[in-house]
Amino acid sequence: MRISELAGASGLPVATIKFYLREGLLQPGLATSATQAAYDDGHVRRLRVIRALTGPVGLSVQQARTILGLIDDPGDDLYQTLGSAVSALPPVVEAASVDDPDPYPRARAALEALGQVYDPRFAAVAQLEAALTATEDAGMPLSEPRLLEYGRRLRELAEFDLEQMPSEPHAAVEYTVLGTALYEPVLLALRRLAHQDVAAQRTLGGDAD
Amino acid sequence: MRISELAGASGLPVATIKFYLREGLLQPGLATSATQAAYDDGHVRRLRVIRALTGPVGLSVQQARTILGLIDDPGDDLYQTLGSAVSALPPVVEAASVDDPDPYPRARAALEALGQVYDPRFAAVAQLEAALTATEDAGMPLSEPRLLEYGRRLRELAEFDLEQMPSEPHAAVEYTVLGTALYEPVLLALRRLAHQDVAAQRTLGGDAD
DNA sequence: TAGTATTGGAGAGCGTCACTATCCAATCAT
DNA sequence: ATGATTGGATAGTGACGCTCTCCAATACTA
Repeated sequence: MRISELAGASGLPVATIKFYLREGLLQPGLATSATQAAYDDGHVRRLRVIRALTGPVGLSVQQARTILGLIDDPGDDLYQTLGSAVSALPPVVEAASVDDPDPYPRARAALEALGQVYDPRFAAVAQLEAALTATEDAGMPLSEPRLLEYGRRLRELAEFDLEQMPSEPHAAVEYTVLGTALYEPVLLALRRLAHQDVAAQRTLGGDAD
Repeated sequence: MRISELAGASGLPVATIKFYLREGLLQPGLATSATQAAYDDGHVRRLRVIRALTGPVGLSVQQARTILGLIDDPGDDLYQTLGSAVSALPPVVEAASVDDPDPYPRARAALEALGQVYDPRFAAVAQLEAALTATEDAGMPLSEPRLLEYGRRLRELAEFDLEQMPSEPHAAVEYTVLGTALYEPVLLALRRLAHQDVAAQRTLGGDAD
């Protein structure tokens, strides 16, 4: 398959494919001469993943490169690989200073209350802290019971997710990393629809002032 | 309070505040002369909301303007206001053609299975469809049982959220609209942490092979 | 009242980002 | 042999979120 055929198969302009090649998102084709390279179905699939990550998931090219890199070449520790993947996902939050004895108090309190490990090195801990700070800054702090309710239910959902993880290591990494990224938009859409559904019932049911 | 004092109080450069004024995100101060305007605590709070929306929530200036506009001047129907807010939130998905008899088959199937209203005019329906399509494109489709599990739990969470809604209309709109936007990053961070926590237990518990 | 500082407002400039377009020499297809 | 296509490099583009500069009007300060 030549590049123009790959473009046809993927529905993307040749220029865009060249761009992804240059940026290292798409693995190079098998060079058959100085001006020719062969592409296959793997490239088509990869392009679909790239578009899924840069589109609905909303990753930058840089972030997508990191995620794809983890899938291509994961460490031997799933736990750490997941951590790396999370730190590549938005929102990007800069790490707190090393000196700070308690850089993420809100996140720490939440995780302790939930009985989950608190490790300030996790990107998601900083993300949680930033998100909680934002709710406070905007004047709508998340009450602790509510936070616990969220955490408890998401924890159950996470167990459900991990139960379905493939056993083969490479597949497991792909499942975990892509699953983290790809299912998030689904989750948000479902939450929004649920809110609308509940709001509709309330409204129709007589939202007395 | 003059603009330089507002800058001090909010920690933002004067130029940025002028930018938000120009873009219509921040309400103008009370003009006391041709070259002077008075700002108050409301402006400080508003700036905090703006930064929360454009920062952690990740909204563009354009999207933030829409959300803020809904809070300032909501319709009388909470349900519709929520719908407008959702369509301003990322990811932005273009609406399907009007002619298409079944533009969002995956979302429709999911909502019917969940027993929720399916209305193709909802932005979140298109978002759900796009998100589900992305999982398929990337080769990791969401199984129906899993989708139902997600939907069921998020629906419960939504009920929990709406129970705590203030009764005063203006506050209710603010709660619903800002809550949709502000709590999403919290949700995602908690999910990521839960995944990491579960993965840690699995890894330490002996991830054979 | 003279002189300096600050203000609101408008315009242009800047750095980043995700492409997109152009060019080129080597090679392929006929 | 000759026109099209390729990989590769470089430059251009349009959107975005600020940021800078300028200005005349006004405010404070002595």
